[in-house]
Amino acid sequence: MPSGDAVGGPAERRGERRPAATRSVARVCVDVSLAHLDRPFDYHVPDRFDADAVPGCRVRVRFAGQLVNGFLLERGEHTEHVGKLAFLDRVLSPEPVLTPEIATLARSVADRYAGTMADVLRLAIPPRHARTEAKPPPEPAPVPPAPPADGWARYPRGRAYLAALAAGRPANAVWQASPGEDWPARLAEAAATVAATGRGAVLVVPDHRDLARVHASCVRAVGEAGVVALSADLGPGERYRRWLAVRRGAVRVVVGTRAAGFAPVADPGLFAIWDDGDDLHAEPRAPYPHAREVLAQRAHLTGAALLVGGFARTCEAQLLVETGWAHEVVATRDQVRASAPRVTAVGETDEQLARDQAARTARLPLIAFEAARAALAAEAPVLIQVPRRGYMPVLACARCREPARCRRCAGPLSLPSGPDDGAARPAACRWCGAAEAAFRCAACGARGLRAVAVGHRRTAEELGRAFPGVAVRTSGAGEVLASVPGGPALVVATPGAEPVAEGGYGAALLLDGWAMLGRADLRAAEEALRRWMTAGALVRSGADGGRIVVTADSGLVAVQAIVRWDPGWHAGRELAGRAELGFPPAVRMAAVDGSPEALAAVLDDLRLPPSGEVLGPVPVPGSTGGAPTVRERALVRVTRAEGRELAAALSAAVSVRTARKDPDPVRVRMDPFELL
DNA sequence: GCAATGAGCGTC
DNA sequence: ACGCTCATTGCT
Repeated sequence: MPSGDAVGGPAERRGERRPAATRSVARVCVDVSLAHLDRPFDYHVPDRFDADAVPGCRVRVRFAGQLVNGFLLERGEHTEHVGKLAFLDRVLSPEPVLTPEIATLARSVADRYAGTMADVLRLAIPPRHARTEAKPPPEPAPVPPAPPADGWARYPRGRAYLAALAAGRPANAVWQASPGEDWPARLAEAAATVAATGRGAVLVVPDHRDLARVHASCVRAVGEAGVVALSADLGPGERYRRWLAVRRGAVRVVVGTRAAGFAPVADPGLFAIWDDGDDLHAEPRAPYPHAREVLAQRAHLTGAALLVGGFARTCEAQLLVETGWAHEVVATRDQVRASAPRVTAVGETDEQLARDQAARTARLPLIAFEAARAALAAEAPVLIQVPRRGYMPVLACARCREPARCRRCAGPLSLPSGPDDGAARPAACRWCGAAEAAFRCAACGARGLRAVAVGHRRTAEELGRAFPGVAVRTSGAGEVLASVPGGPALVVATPGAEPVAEGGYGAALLLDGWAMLGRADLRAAEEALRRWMTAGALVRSGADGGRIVVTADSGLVAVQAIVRWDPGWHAGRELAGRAELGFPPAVRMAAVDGSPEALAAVLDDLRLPPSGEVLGPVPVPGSTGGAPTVRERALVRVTRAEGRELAAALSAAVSVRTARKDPDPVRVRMDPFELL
């Protein structure tokens, strides 16, 4: 055997790979989530991959000695890199999965959230499924006819908004759906209006139940072939099949959960989000983008329209209105009053607590009991919204296990949740809010209390005994009902799991008021109102006998807001309050957490924008419980105008650590969803 | 004075 | 986790 290069030594093997004749330089986004490596790297395109190495395709490259995945961003003739380029190791497939629009969006979202483009792309692009990719794409769906805008005509600006969509204008709207609204149909009409012009639409909803409803409405509006439903739990093949159908331009209307906000529809004309206050819209993986922000960013970058809809209104949506970025689409006050149920609040000072024996059995305030009885008498179902199991621990006698009752109204005693600071908190009644400092069991006289988990099923049993002969149905964790028929029944549901009732509920009893409003959370009032309105919107109008009873003090702003059915008013007050306190969305804020040493180092390296202000660090609540390492958190805030600057400064500070290979991680979240 | 060895670092 | 640089070591 000849020696040296002749047997295929390194020199010769390298010689086998020649750069492509033209545009031989590939810019690659490598799948590495280290902050200091968050930029494109150049590689030579071997001539044998010349045809396959298209912009947007998946590649494999040698990066610092190991093979990593990446996306080919673009090809060019030259490189800025001084030093020699490595070759692409492999083109995984010529499918251009990363479109230029999504590449730009991912970069922008990463910059907005002080994260890496690689992390955003992991959220945006589903894993490849080779067999699915090999199949030919479906026939492109025909352009559907424009739908009628009648459903939107009941909102003063509704018709104008659809006209703007039809004309391809980048119209932004914050839509307050009226009580009883068939909102999936309205979203489908908006999407179909855009699809009729040959452009695409993306509708993002919180969960699967909403997804199924909106999908069904879209099928009616644009046909089975014109719409796909995207969600993370589809299974790899099916998920990739539907996603590819969108990317390949076969489908113009996409409806899905939060990751669908990145769906690569061709020529997008509308991005819509429903119920943007639902925490499911907040992505739990780095860099923790919120679907509303992704869509707003995307609408801005592409010149498409944005639609933020819900029965309630978030501070963030209110900000879009107040800054003039979006118009309100809201029914007139008269129309809202006509469609809203009659709302009664049962508060601490209320005199009518549980004098009736049946109401005591049901552990309900008397007004709530009577509202339910009246609705059942009118052959209508009754919705009972109860707190999630474990949300607020219910208490029982430590000796005989009899449920602990409030001495005033016989409601269940529970422990208000709050910061885990170890401070003893007195038990309080879940319905009337009265504190119980000296409990004594009514059954056995013992003084001790123990926590027990009471779920919605247990509540359902107790209600069933108070309304003999009435069917009781439950909807909550584990088994969520989409809808219930129109007859008399008690429907016990946890927030977000309320079934739609045929013909509307006759009454809704919203029993988590104290649990919700007692929380130390900044968003507690907004979230309580959102849950109440979303459930309350399923109730018949007051003119048709529809009633809502909410167990919370009528003096609270959130309670006044549901009584008046005016979420815009509430959001305006909340936003003003946030501005006063200096909290998002009035300012831009980052939560930075890590070990005390790591956090101190990052804060030390941080070059704050002019308005920058650091709050803390403070120990992270709950981090000391058993965990050997103490974590601290600092909040950093700047004016909204300097938000991007803050994100860039945080990325730079984190880059110093990742470049040093510091194993002690620091986490950055911009405008974290849960604060304090 | 200079090759051989190894630790550290950037990552194309 | 490779391959580069640069410092240290050991021998002439």
